[in-house]
Amino acid sequence: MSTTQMLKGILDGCILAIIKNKEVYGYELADKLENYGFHSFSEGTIYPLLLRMQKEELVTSTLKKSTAGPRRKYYSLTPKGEKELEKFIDRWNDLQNNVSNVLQHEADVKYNKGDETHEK
Amino acid sequence: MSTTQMLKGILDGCILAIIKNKEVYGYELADKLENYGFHSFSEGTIYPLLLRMQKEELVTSTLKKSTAGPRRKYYSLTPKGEKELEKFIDRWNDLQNNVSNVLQHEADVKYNKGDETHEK
DNA sequence: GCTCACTACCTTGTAATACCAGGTATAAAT
DNA sequence: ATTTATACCTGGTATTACAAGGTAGTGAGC
Repeated sequence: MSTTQMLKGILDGCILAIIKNKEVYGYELADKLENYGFHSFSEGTIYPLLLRMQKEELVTSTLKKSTAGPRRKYYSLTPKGEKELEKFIDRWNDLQNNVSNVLQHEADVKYNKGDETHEK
Repeated sequence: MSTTQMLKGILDGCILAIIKNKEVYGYELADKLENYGFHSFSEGTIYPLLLRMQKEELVTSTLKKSTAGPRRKYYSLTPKGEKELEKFIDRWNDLQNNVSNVLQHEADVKYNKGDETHEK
């Protein structure tokens, strides 16, 4: 049981969300995710994932020159990708609610940031 | 990208939480999870998971007779399991915060149940 | 020129894990 | 005896995060 396992299927959605906002390239994406608290993403995670999403037609890519290295592959969302993002958000909210319920009702958990504690 | 992928590593924690509250047997667990909104858990998911957790010494089991079928294998948490549960809760809170931040800042998401909507 | 550091992308193989499909066995009711 | 509900287990498969390694472009310093 590790953090990496908990990311399965969640990383996809986060990346879709970031791409929706503004087209990004893979190397940049790693930075952004790190800033959001996902520590140390290897490129071995990100690039295959982007390629997969492109194969599934959730994103498209265009190459652009860079002054600081080789060409960057910028990704943008397709309409299909937007729908997928919405579906992800629904699933994520469901999951969040379910897990929250389990933790609150079963484990005696003072839940999440900043909430007032409530004992059983 | 599916719901089942999003469960990876999360199901463990939920089960630990349920077991902490009161010893349960596998068949019962499936019911409880279903009630929490995790729809249709196959036993092929639950039993191997319980065996794995026992091998990792997070839970112990005792067999008890039942009047309604074969013997039930009741699971309880070990001290190690309790620690693991706490670690899970920490990781889950982190993950939750990170994903929430991504969705709020990047996608234009009216976030979670009942919140007021806010357009861009 | 040559080398080094940084940027940027990709591929191959591995581990973890949810789930499907099937199997076994006990107990009570018909 | 057969059926029904309960209860558990065991392959095998698909998905996916990640490590390790490779390739290549750009600019700076020598």
